[in-house]
Amino acid sequence: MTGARSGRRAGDSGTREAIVTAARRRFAENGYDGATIRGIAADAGVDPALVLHFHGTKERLFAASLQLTVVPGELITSVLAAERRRLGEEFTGHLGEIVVRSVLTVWEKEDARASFVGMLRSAATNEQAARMLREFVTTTIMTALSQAVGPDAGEPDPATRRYRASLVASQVIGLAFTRYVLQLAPVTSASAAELVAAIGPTIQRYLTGDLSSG
Amino acid sequence: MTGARSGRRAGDSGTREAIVTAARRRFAENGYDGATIRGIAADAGVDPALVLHFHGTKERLFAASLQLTVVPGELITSVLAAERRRLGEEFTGHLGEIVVRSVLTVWEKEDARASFVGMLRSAATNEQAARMLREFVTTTIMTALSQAVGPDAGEPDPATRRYRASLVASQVIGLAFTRYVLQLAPVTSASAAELVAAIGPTIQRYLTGDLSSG
DNA sequence: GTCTATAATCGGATAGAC
DNA sequence: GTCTATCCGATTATAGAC
Repeated sequence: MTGARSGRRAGDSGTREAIVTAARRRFAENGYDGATIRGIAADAGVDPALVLHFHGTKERLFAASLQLTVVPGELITSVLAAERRRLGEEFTGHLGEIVVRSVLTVWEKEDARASFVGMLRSAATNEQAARMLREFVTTTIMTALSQAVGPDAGEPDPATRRYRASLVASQVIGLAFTRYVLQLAPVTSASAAELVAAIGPTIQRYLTGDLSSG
Repeated sequence: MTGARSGRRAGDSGTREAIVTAARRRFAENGYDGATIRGIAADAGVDPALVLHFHGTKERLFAASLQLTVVPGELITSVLAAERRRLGEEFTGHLGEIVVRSVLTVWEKEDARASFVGMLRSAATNEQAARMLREFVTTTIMTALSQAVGPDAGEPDPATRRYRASLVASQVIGLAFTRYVLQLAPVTSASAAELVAAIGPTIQRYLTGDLSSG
């Protein structure tokens, strides 16, 4: 009879989060098409109908499981900003290594890696997921690139600028695919430091080097 | 009553080949899991049951559609041998560009590209396909690399040799993924010559350069 | 909030007629 | 060689009881 609310609180008790976590893992392991509501529900220990009760549709659940992916975008930019302050003049020269170290650091966080691997696997067979990954890659890399090289230094022409960014994407995506999806022996077992030393200069050249000759 | 064979000839009239071609295209577009017997049959203009009548199972059909992929392996090795004769002393120095030009040339052939893209898309979500791609990549790149750098010159240590090969794989696979699967704008529209100039030096460094620093 | 039941499809594979 | 008919399993999604 009082004005106080009765019944269950709106703030749920973990199952919603458990569902999203299970979804992220399943999408990462099997891609969008391969992951199933039933499997996600089983992982989360809930009824399959409950998953859709919360998120409405598989697509929206996928989007929800990737919300975390927005963070790495900002994370990379903030890491770059910090490195820029730290290195000052030398910053531009070590940009390639910084980029590689940044992505490898982000990918050591299981949630972030799962999100990205999920996008990779999904984009391979699902056009909508491919669109999402394209957008994510371009915005992330392009903004990072702008903040990194700066509007002043580096490449002024926006066309070659996009070209440089896409070359970076080809190597970064290739690294993620061989390391986490294909699991090709030496790349998978290599340490972050080794990969930074090996691939950093490649990124450096794509960002600031001469692309018309060896 | 003669000893002559009667009935239809064993050499079939094109439908078998049509099925394999349709299969290759479907696997390339949708990956192993996404491609369907029914869809392949529709593309080939035959009954779905006929597809399995010929090939028994979906797995074997996939393998059959990839049989062509063996050729590019040999093709690359022969291209490398030819270039080696042509360039002589300078060969080793231009190895990176030669590798990139080779794969891009192979991928211009629709069948070969479809086979590789099919393996890529399939490997993203199917462990068995991933195993196949791993094997294909290692044998192809490793043998090509051996014949290229030669048993004498280059890297003597087999461990770092495998490491170098896997780095090459990460960039080559990344190129294929961004150009044909993800279809990221500038990489997709770039000419072979541009990509050779941009990516060749990367491969060169992975093959023969110093990997422990910039 | 949670679950049962079920609708509506779509998948690979098989048996067997012609 | 070709096709019809069908089995059996799995999928997303919805309706509705509790």
